[in-house]
Order: sequence, then structure tokens, then C-alpha cells
Amino acid sequence: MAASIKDVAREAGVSIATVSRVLNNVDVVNEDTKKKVQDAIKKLSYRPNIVARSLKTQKTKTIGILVPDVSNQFYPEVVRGAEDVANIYDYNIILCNSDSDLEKEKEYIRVLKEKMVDGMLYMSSSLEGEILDLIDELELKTVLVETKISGGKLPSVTIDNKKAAYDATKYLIDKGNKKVAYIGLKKDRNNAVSKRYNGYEKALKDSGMEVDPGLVYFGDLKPADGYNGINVILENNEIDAVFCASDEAAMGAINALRDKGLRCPEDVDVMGFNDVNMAAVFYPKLTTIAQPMYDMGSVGMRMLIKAVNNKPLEDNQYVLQYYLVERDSVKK
Amino acid sequence: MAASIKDVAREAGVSIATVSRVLNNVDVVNEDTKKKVQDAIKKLSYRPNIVARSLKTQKTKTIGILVPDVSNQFYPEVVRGAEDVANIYDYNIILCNSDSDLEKEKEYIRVLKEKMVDGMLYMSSSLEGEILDLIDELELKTVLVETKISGGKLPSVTIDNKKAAYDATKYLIDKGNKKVAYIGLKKDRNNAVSKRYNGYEKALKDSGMEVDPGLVYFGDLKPADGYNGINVILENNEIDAVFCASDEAAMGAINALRDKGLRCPEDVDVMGFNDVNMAAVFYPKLTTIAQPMYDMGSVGMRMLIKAVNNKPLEDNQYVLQYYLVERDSVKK
DNA sequence: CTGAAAGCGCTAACAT
DNA sequence: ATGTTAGCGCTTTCAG
Repeated sequence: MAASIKDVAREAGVSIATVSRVLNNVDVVNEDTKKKVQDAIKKLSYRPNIVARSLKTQKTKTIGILVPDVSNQFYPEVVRGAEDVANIYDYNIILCNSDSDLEKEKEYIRVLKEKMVDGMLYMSSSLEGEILDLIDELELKTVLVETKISGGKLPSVTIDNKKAAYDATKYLIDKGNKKVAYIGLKKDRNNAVSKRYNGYEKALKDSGMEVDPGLVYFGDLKPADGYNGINVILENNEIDAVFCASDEAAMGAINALRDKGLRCPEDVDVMGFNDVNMAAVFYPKLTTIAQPMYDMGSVGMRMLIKAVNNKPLEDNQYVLQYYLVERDSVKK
Repeated sequence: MAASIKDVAREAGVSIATVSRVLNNVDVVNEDTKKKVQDAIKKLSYRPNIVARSLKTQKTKTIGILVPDVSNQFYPEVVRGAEDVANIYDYNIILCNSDSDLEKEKEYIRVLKEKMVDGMLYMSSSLEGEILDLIDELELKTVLVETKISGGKLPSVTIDNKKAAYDATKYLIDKGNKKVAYIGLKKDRNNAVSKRYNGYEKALKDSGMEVDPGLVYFGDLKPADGYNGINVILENNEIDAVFCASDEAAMGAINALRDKGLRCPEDVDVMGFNDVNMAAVFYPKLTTIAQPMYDMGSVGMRMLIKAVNNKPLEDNQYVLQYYLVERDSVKK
């Protein structure tokens, strides 16, 4: 059994209160007794029991992170960013994979509350009202990453997805492409990713073009979705370019093109989204919208830790910068 | 403030002991009083405080997972597998990124202990004696994933890395390749990945070949390492094939080959290792050794949960099956 | 079948 | 400057 504060107190010949004092560096403790206590701590290899401390202080120094799925290329980066700053401030993270399943999310949130996490970083492909209600009911400090809600009731860190998609589509149009397709999430879902469709739509309109439903494919964001998307679209159409709402989909799209004997970018320009690690390794290297994934995690965690410690947030709604990175999947 | 067990007791007109009994389904509780308690629980939306429970029971229902870096393509899969089974058994996971830094690892392990995790899943690219000593000293139930130690003092789940690398290399040789290069980790590091070099070496010897130091490149496992490896090797040598100790390195190698005007697999066969998601999306699709990443995580977590609950492990050292998956980066 | 009370390991008044 | 003590919310003997 590990040593407890009592053992240290006995060893040092002082009371547990004094041990607690040197542990937490509060009040004034006589240098000599402090030394005695420190020696005892070292001798017993004592380490405070944080669970006990948490029960008393009502703070656990742990943060919950809810993601749809760490296996998705997007999330590991943001989790890493979040964990790095958590670590700096002596917080740990409890990672939860929800698969964007509402019930699973609710259950995780409740458990996180039971375990008294100090706060939660919430990422999801769809932010339902029920979740908001629950967060509210549980009074769980949370910051949203990747999504946000209108009204700004909850702090968030995002990029301007619509504008980014607009820029991407515009870029494709400016390269002289007439028939620009879209592969991505259904637009009616309440989440950040869906807004990319709106950006696509607006760019077309602003360029005097109409959205051709035959050039739009709604699916998920995986390679298979890009692959299927191209196959479906090309069944009855010809295209000059595709804007894919994720890099994975873009890779799948390029593979489908290749399987049909079409070259990227010579025959069809393809743009991705996110700038996942693999985007620069894939052949051809993806031209894409770089989302600062690591920063989204670290900024989100910074905000959360501030909120947890009741420090004011200068800015409640962080909108981070994205970049259009030009590589080889779009003609120069 | 959330309701506590006291509030429920008051609401139901019983003692907290009785509430605790229905909460934990122990002893016999009169059906009527049980109903009263359950009603009170529902009315107050009561949920037990797990921190308090943990302090009492000395079990937190949380497991620490130590990985070098979730951003690495290999780990998200195993973390996902681990979290899925943890979730089934009502455990949560605290995720820690160590960057394979010894000091960071030690500190994380200590904190995990302070937070009273019930056990730890340990993954690292190098398993130092100091870590073993610490685990021992802290009496922290641990299962090793991806690595193991001789003597089998700690439970582990691995694949036979040497044999897998042997098979991979042999496969390359059997395709008629004479000059087979190797790109991977330094062989002298005490970890699973390094054993792949031994398999490479043995396959060559068994085929009556010698290891040509000029065809061996020791670096890390990232795309850049594969890329650099090829450039260095080809400076003074010609090759027929390369076995890379990771898929990422294989992708980098293929890119380097392409930049040099060499085609894969027509001019050079390339094999990867792991069968990461992207391996089947990359062009050409990677022929590789499939490591059951998800299963390694889930099996590891299953073992750990058993150990935590003092159930005997039938088998202490799980060696999972790997597969050689034939795709397009090696000639048929 | 139910209640009273001790105690998990710690912090934070409150005393001295 | 240091000690005593209550109490965080729960589980679990021990009585009754």
C-alpha cells in the first residue's frame, strides 16, 4: 500500500495539516519543519492521492474530450494539441469516442460528470439540442471545437467553413474549370462540415453558375465516399473539377478517377479539405484547405482551462485562420 | 449543485445506506423502499459521485493508456480498440502522449497512479528498465501492447515482429528480387519494431544472401524517413526491392522512387508494415504486413480488465496473428 | 430489512 | 507556525 499523508506526518513528527501545507505550498511553514516533511516525503516515496484531494476540492484536474472517432484522421491531431496544453497545466484527459451517436454522447457526458471532470472539449459532427440541454443541466464547463452554436452561448474554436469552401471552389473556378462537382456531407445536418456545401454553392452563384444536382454527391467523408461519389457523378456527367469536403474523400475521388483512366490534375482538378498528414504524402500531393487541427485542440484546451478556473475569456468564439495550400492535385 | 446521496435519502425518507444498497444492488432491499429510492433518484436526476466512490472502494474504473503519440497512424486504431472494450465494461481511459520520452513517461505513470487508475495499457517504442522498475514499485497493473519483455513478467499482446518481417522479406526475395533494401528503426533499440530488422536479416541469410550495409537505412518510421532512405541508398546502389518497417515509410519511399523516375512496382517492389488505413488508399496500394491494431488494443484492454479484477489470465503473452496482404506495390 | 457510524485521504477553517 | 477537526460523497461493517 502506498504511503498516505498520515504516514508522512508520523514519519516527520508533524500533523497532517502541516504536511498538506508543504504539499500545497500554502501558509508559512518553518523552514526546518518543511525540510523534515520533505525528507519524509522522499523517504516514503509519498505522492498525494489525487482522488481524495479531488473529493475535497471538487476539482479533478482532468478534462473530458468527446470525439466521434479517434481513428478518423482529423481528430488525433486535435486531441494531441489538446493533450499537450492540458499536460502543461497538469491536467489529464479522458478520451471518449461517441461515433456521433446521440445516446452514446449523452451517456459519456453523464459519466464524465460523475467522474467530476473539470470541463469538457466537445467535438461532434452534429450538435443536437439535447446535448446542449444536458450540458446546461449538468453545468459542465465545455468548449466546442469544430462546431459552434448560434448565439455563442458556449465558447468555441472553429474556422470559417463556409468561407473556406467558398475559397476552395472559387480557386477551382478561377483555374478555368466550368463543371465543378462537390462531394461531402449532406447540407441539412447541423454541423460545421455541412457548411462547406454552402460555400460551394455561393462560389458557384457568385461566378454566375448554377448548382447542377448531378454534380453533387452527398455521402460521408471517407475514401470510399469520394470513390463512390466520382463513380456516381460520372455516370451521367462530365466534370472539370471536384471539391471534396475532406482529404480522405479527395484521395478516394482521385483513385476513382484513375481507375476510369482520368488523370488528376491533367483531366480533373481535385481539392481536399483539412490538410491531414497524408495529404502531402498522397500522389498527387493534395491541394487542400489546411485546417489548423493541432491549434484547434490547443486553443480549445486553453480556453477551457481558463473557463474552468473562472478566468474571463477575452474572446468567446475563436475563429482560426485556414490556408489554401497549393500542391499537385490542381493544375498550376 | 448536483444532488448527493443525502438528498436522495431525505427525499425517499430512508438512510443513505439504503440508497447505497439500491444503487449497488447489494443486500436485500424491500421492494417498496427500493421503489421509493428509485423514484427519488429519478426525481432528483441523481447520479452517484464516482470520485467519492473511488476513494472508498479504491477503484476508479479508469485505465491509463500511454502511447508515444496519437498522431502517429498506428495508435489511434489501437486506442480505439482499447476504448471500445473499456466502454463495454464501464471503464474510461486517460490518454497520455509520451513522445517516447523516458522522463515524460515516468511522470505520466506517477500521475496515473496518483489518480488511482485501476491499470495501465503501455505502448512505447522503447521499454526501459526504469519503467519496469517504476511499474513494479507502484504496483500498477499493466499490460504491454506492441512490446514485451523477456521472462513474461508483464502480460503483453504483440505480434511476432521478427517472423512477420522475415515473411515480408522472403516474399520479396521469392518474387525474384536480388537486392532487397531495408528502411526502419535502428536495430539496437529495445523494442518490437527493431526486431523487424532481425527478420530481414534472417530472411536474407536463409536465402543465401548477405546483408549489404549500403542497402540498409536506419531512421524513424515517418514518410520523410522512407523518402530520405531511398535517396541515401540509391546514391551508391541499385535496388530491386525495399522492405520498410512502416507503411508511412513505404509511402515516402515510393514517392522518392517516383521523383527519381523509378516506378513501383515495375522497377522496384516496396513492402510496408502495419496496414494502416491509408495503405489501401495510397497509390499504388501497399502490399504490407497487416498488424491487427484494433484487436491489439481490445485484447490488451480485455486482459487488463481481467487482471484488474484479479481474474486469472489463461494466457499471459498473447501473440496475435498478422497477415501479409498482397496489393499493388509488389509485382504479382 | 434498515440505520448509525466509521473511514477512504485529503484540504481548510478554526484554534492555539 | 502548527495542530485539531469537520467534511467532501460514498461504501460497508455492525447493530438492531
